[in-house]
Amino acid sequence: MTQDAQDEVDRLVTAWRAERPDLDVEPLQVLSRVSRLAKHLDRARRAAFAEHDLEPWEFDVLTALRRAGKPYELSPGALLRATLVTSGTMTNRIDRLAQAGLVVRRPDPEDRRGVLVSLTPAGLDRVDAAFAGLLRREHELLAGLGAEEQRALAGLLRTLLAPFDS
Amino acid sequence: MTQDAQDEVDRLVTAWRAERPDLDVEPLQVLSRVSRLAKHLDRARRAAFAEHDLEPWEFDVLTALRRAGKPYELSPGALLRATLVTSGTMTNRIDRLAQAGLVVRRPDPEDRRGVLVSLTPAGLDRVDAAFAGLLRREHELLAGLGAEEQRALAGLLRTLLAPFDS
DNA sequence: GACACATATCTCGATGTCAAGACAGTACAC
DNA sequence: GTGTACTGTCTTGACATCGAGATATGTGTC
Repeated sequence: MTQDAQDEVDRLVTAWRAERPDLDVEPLQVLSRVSRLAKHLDRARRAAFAEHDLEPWEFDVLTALRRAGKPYELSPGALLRATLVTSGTMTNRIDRLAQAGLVVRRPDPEDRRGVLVSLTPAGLDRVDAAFAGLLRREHELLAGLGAEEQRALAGLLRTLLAPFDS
Repeated sequence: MTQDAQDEVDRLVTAWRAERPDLDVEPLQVLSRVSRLAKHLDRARRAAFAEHDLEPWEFDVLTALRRAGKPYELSPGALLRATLVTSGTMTNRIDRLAQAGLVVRRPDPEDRRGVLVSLTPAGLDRVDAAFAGLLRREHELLAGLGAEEQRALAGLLRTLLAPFDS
């Protein structure tokens, strides 16, 4: 039980307990680890994408289009819901992706307020290559856990996420 | 087994399987959830801190000082290691916290290159209040899991973090 | 059919971050 | 002690993001 496998969060919790013994800091054991792991993940992603000359934000947008299936086309509104950024940010991202030749914009024929954004063949190639590379890295990151543990972990996280995905 | 408790990530994985049946996308079950949960957590934190007129970045710095114990004093270098930001960012943060009267800067008497940053009484009050509020919210976020599940989750996450905390 | 309200996208200004490098001070070898 | 490498902090410029608001179009009600 007294494993000496201490990580940063264990040290952080210990420090808090010394300073504020009146508070129950148990939640940090889970949630601080989630935050920290996400931060490390961001870095790993950045490195994986760099091999394909993509920024994380570029990947986010291209992936949403890729996942939509043929003809790899979505509205800016759908894209910002998929990526959880604001509309101003999405406009900017689409501008730069279009300039890089990875997506094209065209007016929505069914709604004259609207626009449709679709992957170019170059965009499709890039996102497929980058995604394969990402999965390879993520697989390595999870190497410390067995298949059963991974399933358990995914299940616990799903429970925590449920209230947000409404 | 076929629980209908689907979340965003389940939908995302389903979409990928349809588009790229050749790839093993299992890692997303864990890692995409970590990222998404971290994003939601950031929002919850922001809301908790706003009640005490603090930005998340302010809290990060103040907390590191608070956790250090009396006299609540650290060098900028120690602070940037604790918060994982760059030195330029930390300079900027300390500037603004000092302007807000939450910390003070003084020359390090033992190293003339150095500076020491410490909490003011006002800073101490603010960070203690905000931390209590944060723990209350985090406790609610974890309400969906029993104590045993929380421990299991923390343990699995610790395993994933181990390679990073070296 | 005209009005108010909702929706889709874009524009603009402010802000926080990073990366690279400047600068002052320290440590250690010789 | 002098030279060289290292450390700690700050400065600067570029950049992606957000939030608020502008514009244009669509929808529903009377």
